[in-house]
Amino acid sequence: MAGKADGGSSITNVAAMANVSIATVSRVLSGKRSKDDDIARRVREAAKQLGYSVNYAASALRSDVTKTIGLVIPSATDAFAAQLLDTIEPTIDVESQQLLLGIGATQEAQKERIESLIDRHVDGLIVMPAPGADHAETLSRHADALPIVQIGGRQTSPHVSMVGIDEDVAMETVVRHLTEQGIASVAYMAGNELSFESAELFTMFHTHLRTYGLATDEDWNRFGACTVQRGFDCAMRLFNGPIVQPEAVVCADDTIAFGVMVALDALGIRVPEDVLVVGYHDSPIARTTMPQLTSMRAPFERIVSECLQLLASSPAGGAAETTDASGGNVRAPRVMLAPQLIVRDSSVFRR
Amino acid sequence: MAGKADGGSSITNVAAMANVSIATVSRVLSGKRSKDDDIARRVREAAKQLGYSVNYAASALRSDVTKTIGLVIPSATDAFAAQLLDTIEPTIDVESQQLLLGIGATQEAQKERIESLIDRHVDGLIVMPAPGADHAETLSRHADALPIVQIGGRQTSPHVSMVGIDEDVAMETVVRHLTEQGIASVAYMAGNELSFESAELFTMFHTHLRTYGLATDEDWNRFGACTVQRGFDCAMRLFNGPIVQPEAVVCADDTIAFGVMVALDALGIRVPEDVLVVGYHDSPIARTTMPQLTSMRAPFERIVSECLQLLASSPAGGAAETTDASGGNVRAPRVMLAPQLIVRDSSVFRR
DNA sequence: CTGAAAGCGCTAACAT
DNA sequence: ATGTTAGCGCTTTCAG
Repeated sequence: MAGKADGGSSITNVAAMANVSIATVSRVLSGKRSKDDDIARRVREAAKQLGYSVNYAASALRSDVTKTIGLVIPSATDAFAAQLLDTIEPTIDVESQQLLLGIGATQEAQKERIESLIDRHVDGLIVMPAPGADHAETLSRHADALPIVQIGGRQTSPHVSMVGIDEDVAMETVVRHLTEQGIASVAYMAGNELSFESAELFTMFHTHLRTYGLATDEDWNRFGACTVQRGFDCAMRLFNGPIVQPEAVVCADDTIAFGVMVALDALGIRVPEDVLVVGYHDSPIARTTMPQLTSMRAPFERIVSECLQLLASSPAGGAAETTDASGGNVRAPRVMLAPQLIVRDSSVFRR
Repeated sequence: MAGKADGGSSITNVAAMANVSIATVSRVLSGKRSKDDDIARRVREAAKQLGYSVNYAASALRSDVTKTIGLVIPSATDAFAAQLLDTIEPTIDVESQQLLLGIGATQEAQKERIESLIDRHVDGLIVMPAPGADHAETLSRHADALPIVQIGGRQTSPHVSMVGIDEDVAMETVVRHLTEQGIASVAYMAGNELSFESAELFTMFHTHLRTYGLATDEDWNRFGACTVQRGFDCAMRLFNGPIVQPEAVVCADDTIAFGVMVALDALGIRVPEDVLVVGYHDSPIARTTMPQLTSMRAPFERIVSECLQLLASSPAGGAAETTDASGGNVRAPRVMLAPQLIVRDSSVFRR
């Protein structure tokens, strides 16, 4: 009874062994105590010896702090979500916080996860919306009860803080890089034409193309699937026949870029000597192509640290502040982070 | 105060509104009550109207059931782990159970997650060991406190149940499939030679090769990295020059198979007309190659259902039973599941 | 700074 | 079958 799952002891045992009250033990172990005197040492020693660890249920019941943060993602096989998971999990100290995971591929499924996590009284909630999902209503309804951060996605309530990728800067970075390599014409293989993100990226790309004075052609710019096959087919169309060919190809996903490189290889066109290729999303594949693929990577470390900081700084229900602090309508913070271009061989002319 | 995070009410409010005692509310809402009479309806109605949901902390404190299960994986970017996550999360009913996730790429990191999860009193723990990690000691030390299931990995304590992939059957399936296609010689591109799994697969492959009477060659069987580049290089070596060439290539990973197909394409060798190719792990890439790649897939649905069943059937501390039930040393169950071969175009001769 | 004591909301005995 | 009641282990007043 006394010794089962945990070290087998409650705060009472520790208190007895250290000859102090349970209140003191609680204070010492939770750091709510100034001095580091003999008493503190005695308590820690006893706790260690008994293999004591707090009962989070009891702690949560009393203090309303569950030491858990909820994370909702669309799918673990999504490369972005997976990298997010791998970055966020080691960042939160496992001793003081744990990750409660919810996966939902649709708006409905995600909503269910979100509400369920909130029912669990998570201390904070991070939501990466599924493509096309709009959680503005759901999230803002809870924003005064706990800090919430949304990662990416379009729709947001003004009461929910958000961390996003600045795709505009991303595209400018790509175009500038190509300009610096001295090329003058570029093709762009966009993603799915039904996706808002694809359309947005497409527009931004062309804006920056004009800014930097690079040439392109309507035939060189098509929407399509993010598959190897599609990249292969498009590259075949562009490079097998036409007299005028682009000097560089930018792809909305590494998979497409891969198909492009396979096609170029089959046509005897060398990368990067004859054509430069740039991918997107920096998937693991980028490091295994020949030559290795230059690609755009989201700054996961910064995304995660911004998220955690926003959760921490939200005064236990961020939105509550938005109305009473200044009296006006203070929007929750929105942080846009620039991705970084991982420059590899596929986009650098060899000297 | 009454209404913050949750619907704003405790069991007391519900009881008052339904004109019953809190005990009855608890019983009705937790299903521990036979009839579905007027009282039950009144309680549910009140709960719904108040937006009531149980306080899991209080519930856990009292009953020692946290309604959480812990899952420890090496990395979310690992394809197997990611698919496991995507399969397991929707399987556990979010209303009654939540997933506490731990990620650790090393034995040490995983051990820390495991102990921390156990400190949290998860109701069950699923561990997918990092490559080479041995948690036998850690897990068996806790096996009498809560049900634990290990997925894959080599080392296990006899007190910890485990679900694994039967690679032997997998290899036999591959070889049989090729035999049925009428081919007589096969090359094998193994994974990392330092990995025990790679060596095991390699051995099994050759065993079945002999059983089915297929030919191979020492030069056709090499260990190496699981990258496109490696597959490309190996295929170039095998198919560009030598008079005698294999009729089929089996790869220990889809990535390798991809490289092989690129090389064959560059050499003007057609798949599947001239050479059959089979991959492993059925990564998303397999569906995007040209032609689509035949590959081996782990039966995630069965893995997950077996895991959950093992957790549920373990009598709240599985190993406790292993000593006192029969008096003898009853080993915890070990379930080996056969992967399935996803047959696509790359391994089927066109008629 | 420390100790005593009051609950947090719920479940499981125990009565009825 | 329902109600009454005693805590689960902890944090946090409130005194000293």
